[in-house]
Amino acid sequence: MLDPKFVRANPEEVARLLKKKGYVFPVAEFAALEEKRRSVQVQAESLQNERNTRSKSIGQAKASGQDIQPLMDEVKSLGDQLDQAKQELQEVQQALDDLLMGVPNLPDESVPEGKDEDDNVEVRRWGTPVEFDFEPQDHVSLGERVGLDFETAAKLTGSRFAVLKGDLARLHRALIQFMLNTHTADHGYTEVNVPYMVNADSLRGTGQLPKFEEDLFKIPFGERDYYLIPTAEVPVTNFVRDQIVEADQMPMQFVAHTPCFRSEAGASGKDTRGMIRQHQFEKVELVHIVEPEKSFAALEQLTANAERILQLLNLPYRVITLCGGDMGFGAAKTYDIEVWLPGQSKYREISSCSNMTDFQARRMLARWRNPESGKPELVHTLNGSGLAIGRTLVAVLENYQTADGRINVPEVLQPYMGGVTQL
RNA sequence: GGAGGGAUGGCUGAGUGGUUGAAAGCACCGGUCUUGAAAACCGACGAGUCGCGAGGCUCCCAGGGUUCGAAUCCCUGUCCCUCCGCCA
Repeated sequence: MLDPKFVRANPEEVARLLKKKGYVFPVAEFAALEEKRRSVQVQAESLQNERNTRSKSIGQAKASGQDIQPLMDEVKSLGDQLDQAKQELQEVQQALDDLLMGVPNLPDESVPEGKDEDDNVEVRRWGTPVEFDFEPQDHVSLGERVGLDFETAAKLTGSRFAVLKGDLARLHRALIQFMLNTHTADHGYTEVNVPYMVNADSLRGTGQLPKFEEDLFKIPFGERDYYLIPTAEVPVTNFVRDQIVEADQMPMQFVAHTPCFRSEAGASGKDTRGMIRQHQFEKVELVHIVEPEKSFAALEQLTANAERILQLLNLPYRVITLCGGDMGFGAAKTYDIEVWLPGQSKYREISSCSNMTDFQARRMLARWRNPESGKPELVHTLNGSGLAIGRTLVAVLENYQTADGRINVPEVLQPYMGGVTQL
């Protein structure tokens, strides 16, 4: 959520910045609601004040043994007026909240203008795509022989699921272990294991609700609903919801491995072949909770931590800055890391690293005690994939393939493969 | 699933329906003392919101209710703890 104070004071500026994201901020509607809120609030509060004052004097009169009946008669009629004013205030407030909860985060000034992915800006490249002296296969045909099975998954569940068998399943697991070990041992992250279902409050905190419910899998449970997590960002970032973190606990860096569940509503026809886009996939996620002035530096670090995985796996990639129009709802700035896929002759997204600034923190009421002011202030939150496991597996299959359709095991994964060096 | 007990400021923890936004302790902050620090002592010390300001309003798990007035009484829900049952 944006800072209501800031929006109130700079509605035109907000509209201008949001335009970069392709979002039209309803300046007039907001202004009208604000004005109404202000007048209703003043009225409600003055009635409240009057009732409080009179009730207090009844208490004093009673204590000194006076007759309180006349005083009570006087105050009685106040109640109805007060109830009405309160209700009106609640309605306006609700409308204002609903509006604000649906407004995306402001893009940072450094974010390039642009409408969609074609306007993203490449920042750097690492590695050189391998020149094969044969026609490289894509992961689907490569995977067939080594245990990548979509048919069985379709029988068990439906489309957009996969079954992995044998050494391929083990390679998948090796990637997870390798990434977790690297981030904890080399990059100083704290490993966490979290629930794969969350409540609506958590999803509101990170911004998936109320706007993007159709992207989620919902589980009815008793009187309410739980949701399968679309990313570990949700449970992990919500660690600090409704918390005031002491300064010596900052910054926080968490790494979590979880499955992720996405309905992929609106993606029908996109990436239907293979395991690029599934309803269920696994991911190692990085989350930072930091002091506000350090968040953009933290974004660089987090991105570098994710990149390091690809470097150690010797997979060529590039880093791009998302343009305003391609950015997510809560992000102020996003780097995507795209890995080279020989099967597609393309760079494809394998990680997305974002600085959410105080957008999620305000929704979550996640604060830290700033020693300079002694006051609780909103933290900044960041997250990024470090990396998406399924897509990394795809990248390994395609980049490490041999002329006879076998897969070499990357050196850094071999310790996890029990002596297997080729699939 | 059954039976009890809880939820109060950053933390621990008092609180009779009426000047209680809330005792006390700890932590944090400022000061005295000290070469410096510790200890001791003194002082300040919850959050949000509206207002230029004085000041107002809200918040004692959440949501309803009773009342002129609720942290305090009633109802519903959530979470935590203890015991029993069941269970990976």
